[in-house]
Amino acid sequence: MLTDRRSQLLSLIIGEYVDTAIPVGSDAIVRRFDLPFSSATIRNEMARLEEEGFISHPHTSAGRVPSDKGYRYYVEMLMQERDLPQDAKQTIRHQFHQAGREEDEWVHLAAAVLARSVENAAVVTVPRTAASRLKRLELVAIQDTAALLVLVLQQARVKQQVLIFPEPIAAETLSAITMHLNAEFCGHTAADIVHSQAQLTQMEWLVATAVREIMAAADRGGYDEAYLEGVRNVLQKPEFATSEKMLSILDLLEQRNLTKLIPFREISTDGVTVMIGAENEDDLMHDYSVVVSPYGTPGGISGAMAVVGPTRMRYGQTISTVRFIADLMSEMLTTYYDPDAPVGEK
Amino acid sequence: MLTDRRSQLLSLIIGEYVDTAIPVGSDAIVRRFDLPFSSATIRNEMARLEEEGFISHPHTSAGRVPSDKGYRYYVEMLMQERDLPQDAKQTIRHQFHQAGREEDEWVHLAAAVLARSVENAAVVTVPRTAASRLKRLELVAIQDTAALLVLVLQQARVKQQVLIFPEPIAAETLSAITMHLNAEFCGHTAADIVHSQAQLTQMEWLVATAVREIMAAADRGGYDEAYLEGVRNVLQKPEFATSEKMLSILDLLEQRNLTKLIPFREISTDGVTVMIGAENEDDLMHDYSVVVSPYGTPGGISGAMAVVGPTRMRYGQTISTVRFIADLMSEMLTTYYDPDAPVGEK
DNA sequence: AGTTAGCACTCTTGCCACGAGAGTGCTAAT
DNA sequence: ATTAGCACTCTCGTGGCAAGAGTGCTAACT
Repeated sequence: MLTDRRSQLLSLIIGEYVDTAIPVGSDAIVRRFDLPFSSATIRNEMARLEEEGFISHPHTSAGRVPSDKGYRYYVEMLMQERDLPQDAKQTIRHQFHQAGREEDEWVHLAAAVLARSVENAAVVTVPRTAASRLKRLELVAIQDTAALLVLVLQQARVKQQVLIFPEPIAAETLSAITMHLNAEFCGHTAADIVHSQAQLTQMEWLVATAVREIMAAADRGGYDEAYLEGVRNVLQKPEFATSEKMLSILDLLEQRNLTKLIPFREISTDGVTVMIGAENEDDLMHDYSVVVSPYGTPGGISGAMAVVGPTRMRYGQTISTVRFIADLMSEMLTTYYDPDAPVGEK
Repeated sequence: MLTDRRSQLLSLIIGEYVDTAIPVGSDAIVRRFDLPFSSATIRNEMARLEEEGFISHPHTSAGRVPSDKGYRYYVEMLMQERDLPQDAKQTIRHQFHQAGREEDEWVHLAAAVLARSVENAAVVTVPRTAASRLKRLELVAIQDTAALLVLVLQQARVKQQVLIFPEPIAAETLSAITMHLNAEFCGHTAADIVHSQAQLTQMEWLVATAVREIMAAADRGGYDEAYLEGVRNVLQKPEFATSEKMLSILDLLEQRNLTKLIPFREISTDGVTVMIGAENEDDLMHDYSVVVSPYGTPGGISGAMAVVGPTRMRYGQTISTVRFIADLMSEMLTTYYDPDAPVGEK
């Protein structure tokens, strides 16, 4: 589609612009890379690249800036995605080992590490499971008319809620309820509980209702809940020198529901997807690029992680990093939370 | 200390400046409030106020701006702290009822509501308890060599961790361990467990170690963990028109550990404390004011909440709001989490 | 044909001057 | 004690101007 020389030139322009954020001129690039052509030749080539839409002028007599199409061509054809260097991998792994054992903490950490590694903002959704099953239920008295309901779900999730009873309730009653409901509902999903024909006392019914609601909420959750990190990385970039720009991106990232702007649902079921500038659905995202990947386990835990930044982004490095962290996260989840998955790959 | 008229003038200047963020001139204020004096008189009075350090000039021939001392005098002597209007209270209460029953969720919500109400940033720490006691312990198998350890602590806290055993472990062994450790450790603190003389098998010892660590971590936590909300409110204010200012406050609020900048530990044990500008310990906070209050229960749950914003702040409204939300939060915690407190007050 | 030197032209950016507007401090009169 | 008046100061927005960087085009060179 492009001559060899033009491709290479595009590559250089993108490289230079990504680094410096200033439009790159013909003269500048010749001197910078000691090209065996004069700036005039480069100017001619640039004119052709512009004609075909790979680069553009902010205005006459400024240097060239890659267009969305230019970046897309680069990502598709020019960039060689190389594996992350060993030491980068090691650093990331190391940071992960700081984490405790709570799933949310992992997700949060993944966002932080990703954001730091690619120097942009990162979003990681809390993974959702397929309809979760109840593994154990506990009631712990905290007052005569109140108890703490603790649910252990499949895949090592724990949920809790304080229950207030309409009348004082004895410790023995509480443990009776616990035993009965455990016997009745263990291994069941929220839907099962709704349709259950079990004979329940009024108190038991009250507890069962709470159980059902908590489980339903846990199933629903997922893509709506996400951790965002590295906003500062984005704000720092020269494209946000003015305060309006800053506020607008801040709104985008914090106010609005990020999960609506990023096509977590439509991305290919595995591998990294890149959305560049106007390729994004939402108008507000037209100046930004998103690099997104799903992660999860064969057993049905699934989440997604994304990097968000200006279209001027190191696509190669970003894609590698997202891929690596998504894989790492998947692996960790499989090992710790979903070992009884249908197809394990260690 | 100040003549009546000067006090009132100071009050007007502060009111006007807080509203508009532009230095207030003698002429402007006379016209704005229809004062029965000429601007010349006001100029004389302003000169005196400046001499005594209550207001200052950004430069010759700009209007006056309140100084830290001016704000302090205002807060101490001039401002009448009136109760929040009923409807404001109602709105806040209403927002609180959206919450679920998890403590962290409450804290997060408190920060969000506070930030919105006072149009500034708000920080609320996760409350810490006095040395927490174990109420119940559960082990749920999730794999032959792994189990989920769930701890229920006093005051309805739940902690969890995945445990990996060095060898496969039978379900009966697991429940035996659970029973034994429950019998041994219920009602005990982390310190008790360390000094326990109980005879434990190797597996039990492994679990006990984890229990002790989790509890110790829970006790340690608290002031270090906090929710921050409303950064945008602060960034929007005219004092942050330039992007450097924006970045600097962003760093202050997000990068650094907020709990180090805000004197949560030194504040009076009850009631609202106000730190204005240079009164703050940390140099970086010299342009900001902090309104902070502890909250908690007589039973020993205790946290703190703070509003952070430029010194140009509606102190009256902010103080009332912080007081109200701190009280509300205390009340809710007492009702739901700490009903067996030594001195209950409903 | 591909490449290059040269040149006129364009557009941004920083700088300086300038005037309008807002505010001050002081003096003298009320 | 208050006020009118006035000279003075400082900010801020505007417009002009020169420097710098880059472009597009033409004509010459290999």
